[in-house]
Amino acid sequence: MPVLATWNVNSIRARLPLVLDWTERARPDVLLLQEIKTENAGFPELEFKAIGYNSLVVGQKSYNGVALLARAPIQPALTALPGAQDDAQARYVEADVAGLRVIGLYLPNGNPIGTEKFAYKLAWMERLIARTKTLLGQGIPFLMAGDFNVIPTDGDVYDAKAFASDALAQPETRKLWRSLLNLGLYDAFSLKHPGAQRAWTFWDYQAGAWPRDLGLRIDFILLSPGLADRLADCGIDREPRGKEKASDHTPVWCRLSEAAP
DNA sequence: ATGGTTGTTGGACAA
Repeated sequence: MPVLATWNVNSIRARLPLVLDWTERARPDVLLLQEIKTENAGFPELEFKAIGYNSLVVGQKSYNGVALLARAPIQPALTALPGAQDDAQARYVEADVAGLRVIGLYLPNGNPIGTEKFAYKLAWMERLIARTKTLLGQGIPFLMAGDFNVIPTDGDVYDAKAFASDALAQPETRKLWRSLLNLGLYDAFSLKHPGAQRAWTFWDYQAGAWPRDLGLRIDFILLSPGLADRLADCGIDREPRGKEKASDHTPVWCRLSEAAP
């Protein structure tokens, strides 16, 4: 019954004690991290090795950066999202772990709208759709998780009006999100908790968003059709968000049943 | 409330 989790940690070096503590208690088989905010050399691989995790790091100085940690050996597949010649932003990792294809991603924020940042976000989503089509076409079962920086519906934000001009909630953003899901992917949390309210995964550091529970649901675990049949449970663990020196995101996890023989 | 907070980095920029 493998457990997989995703967590935007907002700097792995600033967050290391908290992340190690959570990882040791939750014991996920695979942990996908986003916004590690360090080059590969600065990633604390030894600290994770000491608690039983291998790592595949796609780092970048100061910004972005993703990592895939796993208790089993990791066979790297991709360390960049295909479809751009010169994309210097470290936002994508794809690997096989224990016979399962796993993708960790940090989708561009895209603010403010009307800038090249927003255009980059939309183009990145188009590239993700293209990659997903390839995987589906090859019949590879996969799990795709991370910080998608998308507010899919008005129910995924504490105040839709406050985000009407935000890149995360634009009609173009939402349309591409639906195009991705409509390829046949399943949102693991929604499968297990249909109709859930205020299931936030992110609370801004500002304006008392956490104590007031003013959050967003922007971190997701998506499953390919075959894997959706194996989804046993899924949850959002709010506990780390309430700790000292917390990330502004909190982990989302799922448990899969064993593959059919 | 054109603010508020955190991280990287040593002044802005990103979120």
